[in-house]
Amino acid sequence: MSEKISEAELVVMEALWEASPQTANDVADRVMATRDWSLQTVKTLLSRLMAKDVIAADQDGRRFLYRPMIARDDYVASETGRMVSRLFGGRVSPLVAQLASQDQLSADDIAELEEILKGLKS
Amino acid sequence: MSEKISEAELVVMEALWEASPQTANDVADRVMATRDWSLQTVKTLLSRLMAKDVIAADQDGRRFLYRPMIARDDYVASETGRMVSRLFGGRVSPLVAQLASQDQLSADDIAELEEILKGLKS
DNA sequence: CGCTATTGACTACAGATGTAATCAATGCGA
DNA sequence: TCGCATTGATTACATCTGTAGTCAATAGCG
Repeated sequence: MSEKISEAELVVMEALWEASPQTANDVADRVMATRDWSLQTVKTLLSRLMAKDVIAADQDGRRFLYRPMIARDDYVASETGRMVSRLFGGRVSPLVAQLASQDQLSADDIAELEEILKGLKS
Repeated sequence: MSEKISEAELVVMEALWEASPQTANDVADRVMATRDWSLQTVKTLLSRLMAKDVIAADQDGRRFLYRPMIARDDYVASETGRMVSRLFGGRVSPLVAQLASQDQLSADDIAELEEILKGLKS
């Protein structure tokens, strides 16, 4: 439903998911901790996110307080689904097999996965 | 290293990963089985993939035989890694937890995952 | 041997994206 | 009250992407 969020826009979304609502300046501060962008750039991205209806803003005096309209979990879920279907034919185990073969799984990961599976089988 | 592959370009890559080498026409036939694109569009995408050095072409008479320069597995691995780090802070178990919570895991998936984990613990 | 069909190369063009500069309104301090 | 600083809105512009059309070379057919 909601329109596509670009890479740069996602960085701004992350800042808003960390805390909200925030002013444009607050968001920019957070973003600029990792990206070397100007304040204007962040504001432009905020506008585009507004246009895409994935964030909203409430007026607070002369500025706006921005907040996400979609939950990070929902975004993550849909992106994950898209990736699994695009790259793994919709199957999850090949994904995990893939990660396993790349040694991407730590001992902790393995333990946690076992827990998850245990829970699912009940 | 290799440049970013766009959505449309990826469709062409998939056709080349299915079989290679192939002429532009062969690739287009495969692509057009799922996408309503023109032959020219597929050729343009082939050129862009050439420019990005992710495919190569060997002359065969008056046409070219195209072939991928990167393995699908490598592409999938790097895309998966990017996603895991972008969306899950580099941890895999939250990813699986995510999928589990969305009921994306079939009984077969669960069984396969157990097998995979068994193999990893040895 | 000239014409046509094939095939790659070049050009086109609108919309998305990354990255900002500039404009305009307005509220606050001097 | 007036100018400056703050903040959102508008405009800019190069590149990438999606989606082709057109041109040019050439090889095979008649």
